[in-house]
Amino acid sequence: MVATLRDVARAAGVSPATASRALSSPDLVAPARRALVERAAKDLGYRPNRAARELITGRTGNLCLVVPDLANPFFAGLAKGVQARARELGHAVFVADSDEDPRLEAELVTQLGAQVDGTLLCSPRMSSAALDALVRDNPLVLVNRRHGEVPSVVIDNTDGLRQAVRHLHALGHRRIAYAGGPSGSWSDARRRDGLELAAHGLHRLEVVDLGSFTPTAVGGTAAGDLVAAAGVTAVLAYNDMVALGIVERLRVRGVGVPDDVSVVGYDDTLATLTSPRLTTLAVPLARLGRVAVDLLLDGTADADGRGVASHAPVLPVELVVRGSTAPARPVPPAEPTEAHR
Amino acid sequence: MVATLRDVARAAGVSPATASRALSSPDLVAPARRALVERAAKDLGYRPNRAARELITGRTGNLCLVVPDLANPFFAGLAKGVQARARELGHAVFVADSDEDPRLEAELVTQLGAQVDGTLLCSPRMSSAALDALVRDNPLVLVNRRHGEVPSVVIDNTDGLRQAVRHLHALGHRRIAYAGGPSGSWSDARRRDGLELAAHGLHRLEVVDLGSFTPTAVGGTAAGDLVAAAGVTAVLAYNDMVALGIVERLRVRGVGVPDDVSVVGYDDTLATLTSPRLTTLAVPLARLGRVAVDLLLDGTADADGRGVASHAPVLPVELVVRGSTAPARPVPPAEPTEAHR
DNA sequence: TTGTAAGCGTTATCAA
DNA sequence: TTGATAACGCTTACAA
Repeated sequence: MVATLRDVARAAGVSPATASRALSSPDLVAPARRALVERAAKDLGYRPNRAARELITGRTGNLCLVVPDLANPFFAGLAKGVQARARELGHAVFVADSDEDPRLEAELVTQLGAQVDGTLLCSPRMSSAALDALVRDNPLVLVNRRHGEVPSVVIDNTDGLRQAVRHLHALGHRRIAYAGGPSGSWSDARRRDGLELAAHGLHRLEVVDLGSFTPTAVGGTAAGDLVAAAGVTAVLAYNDMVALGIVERLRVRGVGVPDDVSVVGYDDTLATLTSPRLTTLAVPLARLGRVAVDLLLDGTADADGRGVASHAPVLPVELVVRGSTAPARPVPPAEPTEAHR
Repeated sequence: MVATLRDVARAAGVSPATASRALSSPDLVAPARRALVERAAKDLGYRPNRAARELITGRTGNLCLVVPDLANPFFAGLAKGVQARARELGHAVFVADSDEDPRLEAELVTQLGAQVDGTLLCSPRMSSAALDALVRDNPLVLVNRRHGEVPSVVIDNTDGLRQAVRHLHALGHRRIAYAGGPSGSWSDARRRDGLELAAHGLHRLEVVDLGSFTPTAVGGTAAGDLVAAAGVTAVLAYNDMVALGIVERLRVRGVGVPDDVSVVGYDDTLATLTSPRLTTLAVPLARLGRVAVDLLLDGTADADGRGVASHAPVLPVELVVRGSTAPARPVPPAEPTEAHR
């Protein structure tokens, strides 16, 4: 049978209470006895029973992370960061995948919430009402979404789009398309805002809204045809997978990237995998996860050892210019203008 | 305060013992009382305290999955399957990522092992000795690796390589390269075996071993140069990321895929993302995860409702032919033979 | 600084 | 079929 605290206490010749203190709050016990207990614990291979501890303290030492789709490299990268930071802080992480179903996300938070100290929720499309309900009885941190006063970590979408637009503008592009993410997605809404701000405010750009697409290469394929028909010289995609879908589809259609159309992705999850390599907005994924954990555990220091400044940090995004963007052709490809029917 | 079993019992006018039975083993209690208890539980919003239950039953209702790298789409897909099946069976899943460090994998199994009913371990490079030690005191199922009598799920690497080799042979390729995975990787060893079997047994193929590479696009880039210098008309890569790295590098070098060299990947995790689309061996990732869970929980039925036949199922792999393979050129590209030295 | 003892919320054992 | 009652392993008042 496995060693219990009583066994340790007996072996060390002290009471269970002292043994408990020696291991959990070492400064409350005299050095001599503490050493005795530590030795006994080691000898017996003692490992505290988490259930018993949880039962009395109410804390589990565990977190949970709920995401829409683990197979999406964005969320996988996030999970990796979360997991790493949680481990540093002595916590384990339940990971749950909702298969892009916001209802299931709520259910998962509720179910898993019962056995964790807090939850990291990444739910771009859950309704505000559902979110409110969850917040009411679960300590949680929102990732990549802001909602009232709920603690959250987001990325600077506005600045990201500003960078992308400025880049394309500098390359001479004047008419660009946006291939959006799932309708209802919080990030997509912010990016649309940022795009409008950047395009109409700072630069004189015409923007064609191509609509909403599944955030996968399949969605990108659909978007690709619209790009070809939109008479644009550049396109911003909701994420890298959509961007690659577009590139692939354009190639099939005989439209060169970047020669005929420049393409900008988002996330930088697939950088090295393609040709031409994708110009994209790099998101500090691992950091996003780490900061979220710090926020949740109310740690006073983040991954870099600095204090978490705010209860709603905004992480920077950085444009990485690679081969998929190039100067606009002097004359954009003619629009397929076969008169209106 | 949250409702406890005592509260439910009181509200239903029965003893705590009866309330417990009514909810956990309904058939042990008279229908009338059972209904009473169920109603009270519902009214009070009763949710059992898992810690208390665990403390006495010794079961947690949780699993854990340990993988080398969540950012690798292979493991992300696996995690997704594991998570889905576990949820169906009422279990939650801790996910831990070792950053490709076998020592950390062992540590994670030990640490998390204390708070789960069992562990799914995906550790391609852990030493046999370390594995033995873990098996000794943790219920675990090995994924993608076989080790003695330990329950495990693997894929049919031998058949996979046979399919790939047969395909290339049929296309007229007679001299092909293999760009291997991390040295020490169990899967890589099996694939090398399979390759030898297929190449020397069934077909008359010459195989050039390019060595071991990091299982990422970066590793593939390095492999790409070796491919170009090897005087082969085709190459098999350890996985899709390596394959894409090779494709990309060859393109930079002016070697056409599939015109000059055919490329075959493994896993089918990146199929739609590239051009030419990758011919690859599709691995049933989600199923791998689901079967592993079934094996661990000793479920009598797997994801498809059939019984898990064996304690070491071998899942089939399927060659998916896409654009990255084509008939060999009549004359392979000349080897760079500038005399020796 | 240490020990005694009372729980935490549940299930399991035993009698009734 | 049901109800007392005793655990499960730990932490924490409270007393000494």
